[in-house]
Amino acid sequence: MPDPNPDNLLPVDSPDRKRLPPLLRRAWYSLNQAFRRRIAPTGATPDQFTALRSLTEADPKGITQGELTRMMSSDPNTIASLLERMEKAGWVERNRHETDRRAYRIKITSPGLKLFENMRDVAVDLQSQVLTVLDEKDREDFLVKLGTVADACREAADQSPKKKRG
Amino acid sequence: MPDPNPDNLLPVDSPDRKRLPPLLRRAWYSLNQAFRRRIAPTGATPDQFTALRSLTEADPKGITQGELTRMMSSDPNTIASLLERMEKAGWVERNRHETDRRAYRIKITSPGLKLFENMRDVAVDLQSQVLTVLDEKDREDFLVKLGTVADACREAADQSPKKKRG
DNA sequence: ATAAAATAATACCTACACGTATTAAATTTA
DNA sequence: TAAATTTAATACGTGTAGGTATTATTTTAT
Repeated sequence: MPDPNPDNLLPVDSPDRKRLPPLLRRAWYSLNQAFRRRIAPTGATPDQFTALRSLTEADPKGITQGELTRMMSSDPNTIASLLERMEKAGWVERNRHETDRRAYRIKITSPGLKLFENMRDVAVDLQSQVLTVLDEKDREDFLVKLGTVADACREAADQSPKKKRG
Repeated sequence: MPDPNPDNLLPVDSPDRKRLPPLLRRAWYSLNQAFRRRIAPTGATPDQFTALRSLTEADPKGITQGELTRMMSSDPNTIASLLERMEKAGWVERNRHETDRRAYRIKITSPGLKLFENMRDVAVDLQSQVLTVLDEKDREDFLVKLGTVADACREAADQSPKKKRG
């Protein structure tokens, strides 16, 4: 029987080869690092790109920070400080929500859109380059399964509350 | 030759299509969050668990910070401060390397090993739970493909240097 | 209608990610 | 062998992840 594990970039004795967490870690950190380095000249970060992309794909009236938090699989604290920096840079604007005075409506600005379009080209190139390592017929299936796994991870996180009982 | 994949008539960054970066982001952040919450009572973090696991699987004589950095797909700065905290907590010890006086040999301590074994049970449970969303026959193949993608991401990062050259 | 509960955002905290610059020791090269 | 280069670790800076606690507002329950 042929070796069913033909992955040959890690040493054969590496226990990391079959484990989900190290593989996810390596994939995400490396992808993020590659992207960060490529967009460094723009002065923006990967998370700032993600925020801009979310804004361009959302209601043009603007979304709240909570909605952006969910779209980015992030945290309210993180998004608050992220948007503070991005507002200072002039890439987004924050206006009070017209019916909920606790919330903001976040909108991308015109300089923000210009910046986003630059970075998007880099992102598309990078994603295409990475996915070429899978046979074209396998890509869709892989992404669907990754989505299934991501949902299961989200589920597990929701079942693990911060405090007592949930 | 006809295109076997009608999906790529859509732009690779179309929201109607599964995209690698957001899926990886969601999977990794959620998995990490689930694990962090479950091990919170131990006082350790997911990265500290990863460090302890790497140490238990490495040369018992101890490895250098650089080796640990590579094993964890991390960064020398991050590892230095991580180990500083872990040494203070008594989970690892750092001794000067016997032939290279620039380097340390990092070893797990006996309390560190005890802590690790506790967390490992949680980690195994979590990984098993998450992977049940894939048919058993698909799991191996998915992990192999994820490894391939992770390698490609690493490759892309290495091709995107911090400064000049390429 | 009013008290209680839930929600949006923030303030403050520690831990990580990772960039540049620096120091000391090893290795390579002239 | 002296000088140049590389390497191991650290110091310091900015940005993100995410925990608890607080404030202001909205929603729900009585």
